[in-house]
Amino acid sequence: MELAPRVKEKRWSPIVEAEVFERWQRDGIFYFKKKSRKPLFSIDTPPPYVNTPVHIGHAYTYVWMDVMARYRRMSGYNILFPIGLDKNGLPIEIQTERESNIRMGDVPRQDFIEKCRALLKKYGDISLNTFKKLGLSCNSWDKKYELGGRYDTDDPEYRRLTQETFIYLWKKGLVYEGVKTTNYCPVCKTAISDAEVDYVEAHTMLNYIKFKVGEGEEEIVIATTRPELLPACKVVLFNPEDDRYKRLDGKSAIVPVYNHKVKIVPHPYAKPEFGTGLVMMCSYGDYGDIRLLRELNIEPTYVLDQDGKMNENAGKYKGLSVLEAREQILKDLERDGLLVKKESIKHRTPICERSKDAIEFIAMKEIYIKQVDYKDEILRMADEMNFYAQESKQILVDWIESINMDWVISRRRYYGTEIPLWYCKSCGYAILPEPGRYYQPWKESCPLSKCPRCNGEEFIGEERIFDTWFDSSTSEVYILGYLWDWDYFHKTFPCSIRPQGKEIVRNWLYYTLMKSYHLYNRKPFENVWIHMHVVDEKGEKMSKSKGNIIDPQDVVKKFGAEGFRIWTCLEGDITKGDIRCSFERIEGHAKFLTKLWNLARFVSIFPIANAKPKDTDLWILGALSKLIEDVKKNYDDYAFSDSATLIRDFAWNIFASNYVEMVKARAYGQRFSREEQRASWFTLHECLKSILLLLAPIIPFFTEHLWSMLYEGKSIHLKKFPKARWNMSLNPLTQKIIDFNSYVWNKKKEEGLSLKDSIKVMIPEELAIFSKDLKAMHNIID
RNA sequence: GGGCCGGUCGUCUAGUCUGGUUAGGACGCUACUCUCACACAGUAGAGGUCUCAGGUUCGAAUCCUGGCCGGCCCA
Repeated sequence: MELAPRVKEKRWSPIVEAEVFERWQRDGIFYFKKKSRKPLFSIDTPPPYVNTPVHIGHAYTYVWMDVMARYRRMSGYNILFPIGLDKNGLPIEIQTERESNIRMGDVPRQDFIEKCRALLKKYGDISLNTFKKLGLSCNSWDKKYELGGRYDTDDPEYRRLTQETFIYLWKKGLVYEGVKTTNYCPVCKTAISDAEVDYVEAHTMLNYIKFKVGEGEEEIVIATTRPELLPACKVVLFNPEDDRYKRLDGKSAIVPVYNHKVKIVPHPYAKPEFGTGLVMMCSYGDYGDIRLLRELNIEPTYVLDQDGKMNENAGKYKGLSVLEAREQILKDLERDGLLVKKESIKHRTPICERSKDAIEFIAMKEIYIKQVDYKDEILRMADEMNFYAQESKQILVDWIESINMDWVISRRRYYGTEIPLWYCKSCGYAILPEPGRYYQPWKESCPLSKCPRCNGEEFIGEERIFDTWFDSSTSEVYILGYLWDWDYFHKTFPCSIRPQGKEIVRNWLYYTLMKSYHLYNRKPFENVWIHMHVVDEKGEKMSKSKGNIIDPQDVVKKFGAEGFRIWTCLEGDITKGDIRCSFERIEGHAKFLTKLWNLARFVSIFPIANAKPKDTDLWILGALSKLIEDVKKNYDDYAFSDSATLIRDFAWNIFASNYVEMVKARAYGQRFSREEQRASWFTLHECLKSILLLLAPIIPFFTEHLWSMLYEGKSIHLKKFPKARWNMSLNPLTQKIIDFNSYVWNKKKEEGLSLKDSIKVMIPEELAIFSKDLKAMHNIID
């Protein structure tokens, strides 16, 4: 019989990946089967925002999610693993403004939305393409309104769900309108988001102003850059360590011009070396004021209107701009002898990213969802979920415990889910539509023809949209079929697992939890898997400005998806810490693929046989069984790097280096019986098959390719995960075998013998059962 | 500025919770070896005193306190 390897090539070629991917798509093997009787394992994948190329961190963590999906699929679960794309919100608006050189407010809303949509399509396709290249086993890559279908958060159906959740929260009395401090650009005449704020070091005048102390005749001097905010002055601070002012504790100050009394209190925020060491806190001069007044629980007095002009609270300065008012009030203070001195200082000033003007803070009415009152219940719900890694739970707990205000869900932007509300023009009554479809109040007429309160017949549509987290925080019910299959949703909620990054625990995870509490009164997930970040080779965050971004597309081009995937799984546990990315290490780990490939190539020399294993065979089969047990346990715990490392060590250091060398002569039939030979053939294939099955979740292309070439046409990903079915009583001998072989190789090297040369060594008593194979392997003579 | 997480050979990592053999493994490096699956291989070797400073203890990488560095979130 001629023995020649059925695997011809000498190494794995990533070109095969595209071919295998095509086959999976053609055969639809990952399609979601709703009617399956297997238990469901549902994965609420984090829809990535698509305005930039897929981040290497996304690539990394999606591979882990794919390993979860593939492992559970092989373990007998029906897998719901949809992919979603996040498309709502500010980033795409800003990018549209930049790429089209327009301003959101300057073009008709519909036109602006169309422009955003076109851009999203372009970038969305690029992102999807990257995910496909990685070999993810998502149920479907096409947008479909069915279980497992791809979804976009800006889709009318998705938005319908977002609005529905709002409608029910409203009906439960959890929604209210309140005042919020907002960044405002007086030049652009618009509210701007935090993301549109820049900072510069600017020169400004620090003005020393006399205040009277409320008790007695004393005068104090307070330095401020914002004298026009005197009417909004709410409190005066001094540092508790500052001996100059300890006597003022408990007293009050009388604000010049306006003559209202404010308390003087000690607080470390006041820096003794700044100005006179006394500082006035106004609503609102800067972010420090906002924080302090909130911390001290002081009701603000707003002095700016929505058009950026001083309002009636500013008294005689009403109607002036901030700068005009400042000039005027300084003149008045100087005239009255209250301005002690002026000095020029530099300080960090928030400016409008676009106009470069200093921003102001104004009060705007925004829509809130109540949350402060429900912290304990939400914490209790968090206790019902399993966290991987367990320590990550603390991030959520810390966040919930620190919440001290309700959630502002309205945004004055265009590209997002519309808040479904109309208002009666005559009485202002808010009209909430019934759930059932997607509403766009800014361009649709009110579903009611008469105001239920005043019978008014004219209505104004709400123009604001939701915070994008309000959309995202309902993904788990969307994927479980809430919109189209209530029974299925009901049966399968909560979702099996939420995998996501640590940086969005406070919004995505927390808000999902909160909404789930209010809407369904149940935990949304059985398990939560929190991952850390992929950082550059120095341990620093990747960012455009640092220029240290690694595009996963480039990695895949260089090493193939499998090179990237095996690195991803071997490198480390991303739930425990940040992972450093380096091409050098990916290249190093990808060598395991070559080793494996050649191992398979060797085994493929021999026919698949059925025979009773001999002692050496029983030893490796026992070791294999132990491996299977350990790997399964680690996969179950989401400890994929432990699994990957165990498999690699077994395949490389135990199976290839020891067992394969021990049975080579036997497998080739040199001085062994036919029966002995066939036993080695059986065992070689048994081990290889198991190794491929164990690795299938990690390197799906590679294992699929070899599986179909050597074993069967049916996809390896539809096979059962292997079972530990061999006796493990010989396992204690593993290390002794390794030590003995190593001893013989060393001895030959020391004595200058070639590995083929014969040698005289004693085989240890405990390894006597393997004598025949060991003698053949090392050419041991008596 | 506040809260939280982390810091082990050049690089990655096990060990840290439950203190106690020469701190284990991998990549890379060096030397030798084409041994019929694999030179993207094999064998051997060098390399760390565990971020730093104190403390607890008979004994600490492991426990405590503080500093430094990196990260995340908040402000």
